[in-house]
Amino acid sequence: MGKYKVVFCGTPDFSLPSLELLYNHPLVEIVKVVTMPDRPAGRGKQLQSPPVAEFAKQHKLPLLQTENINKEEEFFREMEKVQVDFFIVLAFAQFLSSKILGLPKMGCFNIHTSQLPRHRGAAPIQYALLCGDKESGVSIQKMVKKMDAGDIAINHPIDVTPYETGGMLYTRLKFACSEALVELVDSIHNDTISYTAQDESYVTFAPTLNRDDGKIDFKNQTAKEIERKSRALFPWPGTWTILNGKRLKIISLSISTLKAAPAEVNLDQGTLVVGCKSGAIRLQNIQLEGKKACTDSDYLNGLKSTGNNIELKFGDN
RNA sequence: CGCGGGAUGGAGCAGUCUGGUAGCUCGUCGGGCUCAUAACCCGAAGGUCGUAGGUUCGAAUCCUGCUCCCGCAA
Repeated sequence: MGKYKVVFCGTPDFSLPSLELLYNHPLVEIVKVVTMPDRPAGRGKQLQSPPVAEFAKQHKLPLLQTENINKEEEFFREMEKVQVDFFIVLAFAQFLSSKILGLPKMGCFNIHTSQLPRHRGAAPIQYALLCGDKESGVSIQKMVKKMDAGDIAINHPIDVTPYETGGMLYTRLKFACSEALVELVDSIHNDTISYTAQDESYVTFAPTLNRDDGKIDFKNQTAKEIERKSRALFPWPGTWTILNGKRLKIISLSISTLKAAPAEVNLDQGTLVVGCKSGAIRLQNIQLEGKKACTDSDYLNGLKSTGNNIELKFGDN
C-alpha cells in the first residue's frame, strides 16, 4: 500500500512541529507545501520567508508560495492529477474555496487550537486565557466552507495552568498539534476515524487580535481583568499603556494589595503600583519606547537622578 | 536606503543645545544602631563616558564613519 499523499498548508513557526511530523511520518508523502509569500518584515523591512517556506526549502519539499491558494489553477490541476488524499491546514491565514475543499479524496483537515466549538477564529489561544479557561486543547475538524465549523475528528484536551501566558500556551499547543496529528493519521490508517458534529449552541468566537487590543486603561478595567489580559497577550500582541505621553510596554505585572485611585500611582514600597477601576496593579517589568526592558524599581531609581519631583501620568493626552 | 529612540562605574538614569577630564538613585563591600530586618546612620571601592577618526589649547559634550540595543511599522 502506498503512502498518503498530503498537502500541508501553514505559515508561521507554529506549523513547524506538525509539518516536521508529517515529513518524518512513514505513512505520509508530502506532495506540496503551501505557504504565504515572502514579506518585508522587521526593522529595515528586509524580505523574509515564512518559517514553513524555510523548512520546505531546507528539506527539498515541493513548495508553493501564494497570496491566494484559490487562484492557483496550475496547482489545482497538478493536485488533481496526483490524486491527493488529504490536506492538513494549520495557521495558514487563508480561506479555502469549496473547490479546493472538494479536491482531496478524504477532504481537508484543519488543526485548531481550542476545543471546538469554543473559540472559533484566529486567536483561540489568547481568548482561552482572556476568558480564564481551565482547559484548552486541539481540535482537528474536517473543513467546510463555514469557518471552523466542520465536524470534529480528533479532540485533544490539555490543561491550563493558573500562571500560563499566551506564549507558554502557544508553545505547548504547537507540540500538542503534532500529537493530535498522529492520532488523526492513525485513525485514518486504521479506518477508525469518526466525526462529531459541533453543537452550535456552544459556539464562541476568538477574532483576530491586534496591537490596540493590548492597550490597558487603568480607569476602566479592574485589576483582575488587567492581570488576565497581560498573561493572555504576552508576548504577542503585548500589553501597553501611555505614560507621560510615551508608549510604555508592560512586560509583566501582578495584582497588588496596596491602594491607589484609578490611574494614580502609589510608590510607597519603591515599586510602581497603579490603581485600577477596582484594585491595583504593580508593573513589575516595563519598557519605555526606545529603551530596554527593566524592573519598576530600576525605572524609579533612574527618575530620581533628574532631581525633579517624580510625576507619572498614565493615560492619553 | 520605511519612521524614531538609545549606548555614561554592577543596575536604572542626569549631564550633551550653552566644550573646561563626571553626578544622582540603587546595588556591592566595610563599620554602626537594632531582638531583628528588604528599615535607618557613617564610610569605601568601582567609569579609557559603545567604537574609529576629525575639529580644538582642551571633547561624554561639536562633525563623520562603524558596531550593538530598542519602540513604531509590517
